[in-house]
Order: sequence, then structure tokens, then C-alpha cells
Amino acid sequence: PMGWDAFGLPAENAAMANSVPPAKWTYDNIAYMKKQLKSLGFAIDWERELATCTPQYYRWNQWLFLRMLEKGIAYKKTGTVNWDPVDQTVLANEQVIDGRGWRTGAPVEKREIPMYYLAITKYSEELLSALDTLPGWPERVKTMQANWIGKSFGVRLAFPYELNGDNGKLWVFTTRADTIMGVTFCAVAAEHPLATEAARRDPKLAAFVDECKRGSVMEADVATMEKKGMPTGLFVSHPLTGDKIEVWIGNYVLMSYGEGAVMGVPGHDERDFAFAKKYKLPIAQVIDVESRRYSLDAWQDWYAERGACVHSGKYDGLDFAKSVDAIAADLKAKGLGDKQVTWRLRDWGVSRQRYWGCPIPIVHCASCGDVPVPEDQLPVVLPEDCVPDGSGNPLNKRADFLNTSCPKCGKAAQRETDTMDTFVDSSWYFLRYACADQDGKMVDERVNYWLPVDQYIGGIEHAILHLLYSRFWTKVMRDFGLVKLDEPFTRLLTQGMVLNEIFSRKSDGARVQYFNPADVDLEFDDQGKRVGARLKSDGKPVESGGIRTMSKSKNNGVDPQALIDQYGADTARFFMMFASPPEDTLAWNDDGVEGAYRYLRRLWKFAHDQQAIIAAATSAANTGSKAARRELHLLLQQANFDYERRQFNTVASATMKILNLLEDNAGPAQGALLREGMSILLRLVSPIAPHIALTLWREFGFGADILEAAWPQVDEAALVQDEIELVLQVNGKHRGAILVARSADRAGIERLALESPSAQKHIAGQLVKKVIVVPGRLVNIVV
RNA sequence: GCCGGGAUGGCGGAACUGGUAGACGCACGGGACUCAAAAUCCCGCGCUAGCAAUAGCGUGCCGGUUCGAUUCCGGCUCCCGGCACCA
Repeated sequence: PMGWDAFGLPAENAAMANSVPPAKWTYDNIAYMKKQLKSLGFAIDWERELATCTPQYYRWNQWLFLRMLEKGIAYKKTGTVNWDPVDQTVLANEQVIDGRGWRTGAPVEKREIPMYYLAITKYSEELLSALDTLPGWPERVKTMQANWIGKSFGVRLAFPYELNGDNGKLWVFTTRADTIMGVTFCAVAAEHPLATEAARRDPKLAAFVDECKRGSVMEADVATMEKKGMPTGLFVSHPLTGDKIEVWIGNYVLMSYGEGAVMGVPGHDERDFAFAKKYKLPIAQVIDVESRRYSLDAWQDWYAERGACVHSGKYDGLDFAKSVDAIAADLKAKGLGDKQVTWRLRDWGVSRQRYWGCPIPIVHCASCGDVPVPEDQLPVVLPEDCVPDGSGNPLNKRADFLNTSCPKCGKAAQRETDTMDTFVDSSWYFLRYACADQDGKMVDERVNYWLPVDQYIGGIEHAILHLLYSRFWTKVMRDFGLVKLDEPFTRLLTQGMVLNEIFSRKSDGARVQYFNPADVDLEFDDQGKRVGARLKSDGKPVESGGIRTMSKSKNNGVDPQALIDQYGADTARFFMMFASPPEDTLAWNDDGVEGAYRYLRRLWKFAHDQQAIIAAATSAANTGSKAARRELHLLLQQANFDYERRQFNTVASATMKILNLLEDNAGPAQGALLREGMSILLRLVSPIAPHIALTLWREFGFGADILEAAWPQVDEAALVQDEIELVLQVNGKHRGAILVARSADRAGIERLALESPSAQKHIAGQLVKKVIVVPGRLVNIVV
């Protein structure tokens, strides 16, 4: 996962020293990387690195995983997965949703399987609070992470019950303890012990429990499915009143969240309200908001707002904070509850029943149990000739991989065939960059020099999972003494998604085949309306699946190499920078690439046409047109501002405006302006179109390496003007402009404005109520 | 459903803290150059009315604040990303 940007210096290309514009600018990416890495003090043997990075990577993944097991950061427990009852395999979420032509419409079941987890929740507090130490991260990403971690303050409380002669407690968690007197039922997950007990007594309940266990475990599915429930016939006692409360089984209660049970307050929770309406359960108002009228007829949003307790006995009149305090204190006195902080964040299940991924380094022995693979036997590597066929993990069918001996007792044993989530790999690859040649350790001291990453760039789709896992992994490595970092990424840029059209065709049976848009010809009628699409290779029609995120599975990605081959790297880069701000979603369309190509060719030609003039001019003689020079420095100011805020499309546009300006001032009369303008323009455009900028920079004798040149600075003196144009408005409507002296005072400006013919026309004898003057901007006459 | 984001011409987008909406470019139309084409250059280009000057309307929808709203506030609609096993 190297992810190097194609930010190459030009090869020493003979064509570029020529003043004939080359058709393309090319570069040798790997040669450049080697050179750069060497200059940074790395000695990388690239071929060797490619050949060895994967096993090296597995080795340290596995090594750290075993350390985590020792420290209790990694642990094993059962987890719930989506199970395909037809193929008897674990389903990926994507297969559940759209099938990719594999399992569309297949029944889905939940299944409990043993899995390895990483205790990310041990770091909840730090992962949340450390967001404040990341000013270089976008606010929206920090908000998403904070919501995902989901710290909430509430009360954990118990409903006592007696069952088969034993006393038990049904624990629930609530953020709304103030509504406790409104509890009219409790609901438990199908996997809850009380549900199991109820199912044992009643076959109808057993059938319902089975039904609940079918269906997806995905949060989005659970949240949108129809809420169903059944009474268990079991009762618990209200912890404060002692009233009998019936326990229900609800399909919307998840065993993996909180306690696997909830208290039902239909009076003040929208979901409970709908549930109570459906099953004719009592609904009680126990919170009053500004004495509004409560009605059982329909849900109102204010029912869920915080207010004062009513119909709650001794708690009546108390506000949210006071009632929660009082109720928590009373529960505590009875030993039936207390305040508790809970988190939405769950531990990270890293086991995957798939072939691609780092093997989990565990051996299962009949006598010794789960035995870690000894350090000197790491890495456990994958067989390289496995072919996944879509029916389960192929490692299970590989005797050569599966069969081994127990590291403890030496008897025949089996390897774990689950592999690690690939998010494990992406959680620390950036650390390894700083010490890729290190054979003896996971990372070494160089990491503390190079890291954290100054500027990290990735898609917005990684705002939560990848970025949170990386932060967690870094903190674990820190706590193990491997690195001295708290956070992996100082500044973060989240790109918007690049979308493209999806073309597909149903081939044999249900399987869908996807075609890259580059391989598809579009057909239009005489009005220019799209009428169809055909595959270039066989001329037969293909279907459009809409414009969506580029993905490998939908084969709608774009290879920038095609643009580079046709127009050169500078044009490809300039076009992409110009197309939209990096944070925005963009539907891919390369129609505009011709414009970028034209611009760079125009720049190249203009520079050479004016080369003699520019060479003859001296930079000291700023004798050119004052207005033009002011315009130049205004554009430079704008470009510098836009670079600062990373809005590169308007930087590209500023460089176009500068070329337009210089073209308007071509000729010997403006030699000084042209020289200064060209020197500014080349430096501004150099990060976007480095090859052409560097070549022209050298040819003009500005310096040997444009990357070493000082960044252009605005000459404040050039911005000063003697007369200022102010916008003239009457009643807020634009009615022309007036020209005033720089030194004009407010009264003078008002007079000039009122006297101007345009203002006179629109005032038309009406009474002038006031005149608003915004210095340097506008005058607004209110009549 | 929940969390985050978005909506401005035919298209991508611009308008920095409330102050000339549509910069810059694409596409399109007209012209110059050419035997012709390509390339290049010049002009036009939000909508409606008008020969024009100009006037009215216009930043997803409804309402509010303000001398003035793409920008601020309240309420919606639609679209995109994430929702823990695509990674």
C-alpha cells in the first residue's frame, strides 16, 4: 500500500531543453522515489522491498497481535456475523446488500462464531479527548469520530425478578433516568438469557426468537426494519415502585449494545411510543415541557425533550439534572443502580473468514488449546496459489496450511484459518515507511523523527473506521514503548469521492459483469440525448447502473495514466487540480482537460515569444503600467491566500488570469512587468505543473531549481491606488459605480454618490432616509 | 433510521469576515486566418422583454432578520458518504 503521489521531478529530458514544446512530459516515478528516499537518508533496494514487504508486514502484524494477546488488548470471544445458510459461509455486508451477482436475495441468518477482538474501547476516553489536540483535522471528521465514539452519561439500573425460585436482576442502561416512572414494559434481545428461558417454556416464543435470529446484523438494517415484539409472560419489578413490569422480546434490541435489554418508556421515546401503540401497551406522560398538552393520539417531537417530572411522586417538579441525581441516589441506596458513563464504540473484531489478509498466528491443539505461534516461527504466510471461489475461506481446504504441530506439546494441531481485517495493515503502514529496511524490529528510532505524518490525504469514506483504527493502533504501540507518538496524523485532508458511471451486463445466470467506462461507447440521438451504450470490444449494448463512487468491484475507476499518456503529466495534474476543490464530491468527466492542455501550451508559447524581451528587462525596473502591476499583485495575493486554505482550483484559475494579463501587456514596452509576472507565474504554477515550470525557470535563467526558489511575496506598495471605485446602490439594488479619491471622507463620498446621475435617476425626488457607506466597498442610498 | 456533508448558468465551479452573483475554464454560436481541415486568434454567451439603452426575475423549496442574504436564523425536499465483515 505505498500510495506515493505521482509528484515527480522531470527526468533529465533532452526534449525539455528544446524550445519546441514537447507533446508530453513524462517522468520516472520509481527512479524519482529512489532518488528522493536516498537524499532523505534511506537506502532502499526497491525490488527487494517489493518482494519482501508483505511477509515482513505480516511478521510484525502477527508479532504485535501476540503482544496484544499477552496484555489483554486482544482477546477472543463469540461475535455475531451475517451467515449465508445456502453456501454455509460468512457473508460480507456488501454481498448482503447488493449481492454483486452472488447472493442477491439470499436468506440471511445471524450466527455466533469465535472471533478475536482488539479492545479499542479501553482507549475511548483518549480517542475522544485527543480530538481537541488535532487542529489540522477537518471539523466534520472530528464530529463524526466524536459521535461514533459516542460518550453518554446515564444510569445503569436493575429490574429485580424471581425465576424458578432464584432471584435475578435485569440490567438496563438509560440516558433518560428522569423518565423511570414512565416505564411500562421492558424489552430484551432474542439472545438475552431471559428470552432463552421464555423460549424454553413456550414454542411460539421459541419460533419468534428464531425469527429474530434471522435477518441482518447491520446497524442500518436493524434501524429501518419493522419493530416486532412478543410478550414473554415473565415479569420483573420496577426498581423504585416495585410495580410488575412485563418483559418483551424485541427484534430491535441488540445483544451487542449495552446490556442487551432496554426499559420501555413509550411516553417519551419515539420508538417505544410506536411499539406501545402497535401492541396496545400503556403509555404514561411523566415529563412536562412548558405545560404543553400531551396527547396519546400521535407522537410529538417535544415528548422526547427534557423538562420537569410529573406523575412521578417525590420527583415531581424536578428538572432533568436534579431528577437524574435523585433517582440515581435512590437506586444506589437500594443496590439497584448507579450513574454510569457508556460508549457507543464497540471493540474491534479483527477476525475475517477470508483468504486475503494476514493470518492470525494461533495454533489450535487438542490438548493445549489455543497456542500462539512462537516468535521465531513468524511470519505465518498465506499459500500463494489459493483461488477464492466464493464459498467460504479456501484456507480451510488447504491441508498444507492447516496441518501443523503444536508449538507446546508437538502433537498434530491445526492452524487458525481466520485472517486479520485488512484495516490492521492500514493502521500502521505509514510508520513502516520511515524504517522499511529494518529487519530486526517492527519499527525503530527513525519513526520518532519522521512521524507524525505532517499531511495525510485520504477519501472522506475513511473518516471514521480507518482513521480511528490508526489512532488506536498508534496509541497501543506507544503504550508498548515502540513509538513516542500520541497521534499518527497532524494535518488531514479528506478528499471528496470521485464518481463515475457504472456499466454492466448480466452474463450467465445471476452473475453480473462490470465494464470500465473507458471501454464503452456512448450513443446519442440528433438532439444530443443519450440513447444507449455499447461495449467497444463486441459492439453489444451494456446497461447503465447510474453514477456512483469509483470502486474496484464496479469497475468504474479511471486510470490517470490514460490522461498522462495522451496529454502528459503536467496537463493531467493541472486539469485535476482545476476541476474542483479536493474536499468536494466530483462526477468524473474529462471534457475540460482540453482547456488545461491549451493553457499550458499557451504558457509555453507565450514565454518563448517574449523570451528576448524578458531577458533584456531588469527586475529592478518596475516601470511598467501601474494598473497592470497592481492587478498582478492582487492575483498573487489571491493565489497565496488560496494555497493557504488549500483551494487549488482557484490557484490554477489565478495562474490563468496572470497569463491573460501578461498577454494583454505583451511587447517591449512592458518588459519589466513581463519579467516580474513570468517569475511569479512560474513559481505559482510549479506545484501544479512542475515540469513545464521548472524547464521555463531554467531557460529564463531565474535559477537552477524552481523548488529552491523563494515563494513570491505580494508587494503591498503595488496594491495602493489613488482612486477607488465604489459600488453604488439605491435601496440595496446595484445602480452603477462612483470613482472617489483614496483620501475621500465620508461626507465627500455621500455627496458624490447623491450627485451621481444614476443615483439621481433612481432617487427620482423621493426622500433620502439614510446613506450607508462601507469604506472601500460601496455606498447604499436608502429612500 | 442515526451521524456527517451537499444543492449556484447547458457543464465543472467562483464570490475570502453579510456588500457588483456567475470569476476562471468547458461546451455552444458568430467571425478572422486557410484551397480545405486541424491548430491558433477575436467577439458573444443566466432567464424574460427590447434593435438598443435598459427594466424585471434569478443561488433546491417555504418563511424570518437586515439598508443589503448564495452567505445568518427557523422549517422542509432531494442527493452523496459512513453505519463496524468491501477496504
